[in-house]
Amino acid sequence: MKSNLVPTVDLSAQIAANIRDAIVSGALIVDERLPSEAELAQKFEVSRATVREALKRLAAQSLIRTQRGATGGAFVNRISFEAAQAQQITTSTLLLSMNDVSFETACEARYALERACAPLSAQRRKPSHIDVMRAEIARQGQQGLSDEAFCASDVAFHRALVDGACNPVLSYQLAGAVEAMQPLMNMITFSARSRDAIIALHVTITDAVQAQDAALIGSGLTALEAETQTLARRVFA
Amino acid sequence: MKSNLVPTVDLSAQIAANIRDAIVSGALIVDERLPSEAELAQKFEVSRATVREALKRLAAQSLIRTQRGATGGAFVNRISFEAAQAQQITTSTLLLSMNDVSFETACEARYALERACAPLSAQRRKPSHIDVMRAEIARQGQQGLSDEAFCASDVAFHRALVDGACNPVLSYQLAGAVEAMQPLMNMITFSARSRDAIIALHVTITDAVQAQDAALIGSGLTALEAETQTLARRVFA
DNA sequence: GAAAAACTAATGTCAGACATTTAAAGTTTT
DNA sequence: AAAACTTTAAATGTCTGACATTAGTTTTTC
Repeated sequence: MKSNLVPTVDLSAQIAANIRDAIVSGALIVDERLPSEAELAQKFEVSRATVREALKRLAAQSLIRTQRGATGGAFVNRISFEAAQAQQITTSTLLLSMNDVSFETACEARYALERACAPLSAQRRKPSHIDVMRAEIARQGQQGLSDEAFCASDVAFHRALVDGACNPVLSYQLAGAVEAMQPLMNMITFSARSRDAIIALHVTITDAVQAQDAALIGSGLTALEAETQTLARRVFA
Repeated sequence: MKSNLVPTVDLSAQIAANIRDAIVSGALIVDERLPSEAELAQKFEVSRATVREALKRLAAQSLIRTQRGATGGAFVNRISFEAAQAQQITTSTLLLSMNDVSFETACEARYALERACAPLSAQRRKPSHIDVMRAEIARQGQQGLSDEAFCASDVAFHRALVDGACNPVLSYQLAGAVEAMQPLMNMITFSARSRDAIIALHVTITDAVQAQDAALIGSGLTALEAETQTLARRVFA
């Protein structure tokens, strides 16, 4: 009788899960070399092709990397913040676009999270963060800037604000929320007047960051959220 | 001449990237069927094995699912919040454990994000959320509860608090931050006295949620963060 | 002793076969 | 005509064995 609890999942998925568990549990440590594909095939009693499919699954999650050549093989990968962020952004973006998440809900979440950074950014921001913010504000005021470029600059502005908290975990977590909004934001047409309103709030926020006034950053973000929501309501109506 | 900009990346990775772009850009829509493996092999002029490795990569990211049988094939997957969360938790957990992120940094990020939920949770929490929180508090007070079970209950408590905001995007984003902390938290030994202190704060927070007092939730979380940081400092010293 | 060549062990790719699953079409029975 | 069974076809899942490519290591040559 075939097990009726485990509905015969693919061998390559089983093997991938097995190795993944070993990595997550710490049984395999960073930069440790896995057995060669041939050895894994022997160990799991499957063909090399099946082992390879399993390894490709793990590679897609950045859990391992592979090297060719005599001393090559599959190695446990140290997940970098960059790689993790890139994955998270892809996932978050698709999640929003595929699940009919309303602009309102996504926007609310984004600004709630961003306000969470305000006290820390106020406390720890460095001159470089303020420089980036002011540079992006300048770009946003340029004539003939496309809506998409405006959005991209908006994202850069907000990331600088978040980075001001000087907490890489916070930056990583926020990246998904901020970047994933971009496709939704790109649906909005920004009139000259609404751009001016947004830029004015950006200036307010930047000044508040420079003055290390957390409360003022917070209220600026809240005003920005309200402005964005109003704009979106107009577009989606 | 071999391209000297793209250092000959694997064919299966190239094909995966190609299909991934089609999904992310919306050229392939949810539940659409991809060509069969044989057709893809023809189209990309590679063997079926290589196509399969590419498809497994996409499957590992929950971008596609496959079905066997006559009408089977690979279908664009609608990423669910659950699947996205599970992935994010795995990634976040490894990120923290592999990159020597200090407990302090992770803890700070977590509580900053959690405080971001306080105003929304105060406003929208349902009786069911409060029920969960009180149930977890009761569990945390049980005699003979292991440290790990205490931590697990702590996570459940905090997730209920976050879910109280009734914003699925927020819940999703927070899941990574809260769950990824668990291995770090598990390194802490919770004495009876420190458990009592934590439970008392949980009660304060729950009462504040019930009373819809956002400020009080926030200060409760801040106190809890301070308590946790103190405990951790003692352990890691 | 340094450069060049040969060796070696690993991953990457291919071709073809067979196994298994599943839905649909066809056939028989009632 | 409806129901039950059988067959078929198309797809993924797995296996085998081969060859290509890569990159250290060792050996040879000058």
